Amino acid sequence: MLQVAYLREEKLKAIEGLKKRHIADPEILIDGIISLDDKRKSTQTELDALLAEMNSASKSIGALMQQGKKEEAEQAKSKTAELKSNSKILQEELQKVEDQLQKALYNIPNIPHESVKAGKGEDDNEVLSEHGTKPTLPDNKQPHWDLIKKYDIIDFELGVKISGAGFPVYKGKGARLQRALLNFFLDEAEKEGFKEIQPPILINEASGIGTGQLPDKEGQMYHVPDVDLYLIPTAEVPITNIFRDSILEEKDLPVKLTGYTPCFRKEAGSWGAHVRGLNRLHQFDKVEIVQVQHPDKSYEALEEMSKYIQGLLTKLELPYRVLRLCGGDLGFTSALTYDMEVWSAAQEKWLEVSSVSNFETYQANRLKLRYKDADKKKHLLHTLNGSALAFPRILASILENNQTDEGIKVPKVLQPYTGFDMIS
RNA sequence: AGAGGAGUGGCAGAGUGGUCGAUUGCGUUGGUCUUGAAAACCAAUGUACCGCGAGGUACCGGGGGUUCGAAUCCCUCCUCCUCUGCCA
Repeated sequence: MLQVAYLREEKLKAIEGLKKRHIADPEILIDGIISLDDKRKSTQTELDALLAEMNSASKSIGALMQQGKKEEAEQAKSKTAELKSNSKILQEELQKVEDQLQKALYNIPNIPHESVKAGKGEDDNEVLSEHGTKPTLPDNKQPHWDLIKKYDIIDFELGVKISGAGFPVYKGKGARLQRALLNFFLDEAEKEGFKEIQPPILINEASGIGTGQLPDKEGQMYHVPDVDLYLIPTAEVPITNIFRDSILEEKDLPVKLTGYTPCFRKEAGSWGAHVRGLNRLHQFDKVEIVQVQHPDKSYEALEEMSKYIQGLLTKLELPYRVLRLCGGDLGFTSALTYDMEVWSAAQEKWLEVSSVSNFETYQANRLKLRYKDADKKKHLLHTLNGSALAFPRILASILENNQTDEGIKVPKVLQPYTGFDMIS
């Protein structure tokens, strides 16, 4: 969430930023927050004075009791009754204002970075660059959902039987290819200086709030009511929450972590042709990279992460392009996001396989994630993360782009991991 | 899952109704001493909020309650330890 101080000091900037997201009346939102904060301050000042009075009254009662002046003490007691009821009222009022303020802050998305263009939705995203060459496929080319049947490597029907739609079963070389991706991505991330983490994949409410999935966006996460935990939609949630309520030393920055996890998404939204096959699933695998950085260096870090992810795609020999998301498509908590999309040659579609974002202090403020500077002053840190990478669409692209009459060629970098160079 | 015990400042650990935001030790930081270091000694050392400031308020696992007053009493939840049970 944003800081009230920021909204006060940089109000115009904040309004401009929120306009890029096509938010109706940002000024009204911000003014509402500022007046709630004013109310909070005045209520607290009033309450504090009252409590101070009560504290001193209690002290003198204590003193009288010790001196054995019982009657005077009783008299003093009766005087505190009114103070007490007033303080209760104020306390409730303060609580109410604080709740309202927090709710209002939760409802404001992050302010987009200055490079982000206004825009309504994905059609307005900027294509920054395109890399690699799209393969020319034979006329009998097949989309990946046909290829997986042909080679019997992924079984959706079996997944339906066991769980439901969107829970594929990977078999034989399909499973082996998944495992190859897993090891390849983690090995590469470690070479890049990311420390490997295996986090829990069920998270509590506080973690969901910390990274911005909760409140209000319960729709995309599976909830296990029995234990009141959520299945993670991405490893970002447990890994970033490692840092909840922590104060880091400046010298320990940046912190770079990576982790593989399955990811679960309810995706209540659209169904149809564009979600066929591996394009959109309820359960999928992903390696995530997370970085906690000094505010002055976070954009540098974002570029590095973006470059790193592009390097993976190059190594996998997949044609890809890089997008900068427009205000309307930008995630709620992000200030700047690059999407990497790979070309899926039979579907003839770009598929998003990575999203790398700088959240600036938005998550850190919720997480209470700070660092101490040389003067021992505390400041919020910046958090970043990116997919490196999401498996299913990479798989779809590999299958489609590399299909030949003899079978599907496995990218060279994966061959040491798969132990085979062809799926046939 | 059942029975018992426990959760206090960076760590260890005292405190069972009144000047306790909390004794003390360790650690950390600064200083004295020293050629330098160690030791010794002196001093400082939690967080958040309100206030221009003086200062005030809140916080002893979380939440609620009793009381003029709660780290201390009561209720509830969470976590950890021990024993018993179950289990990959």
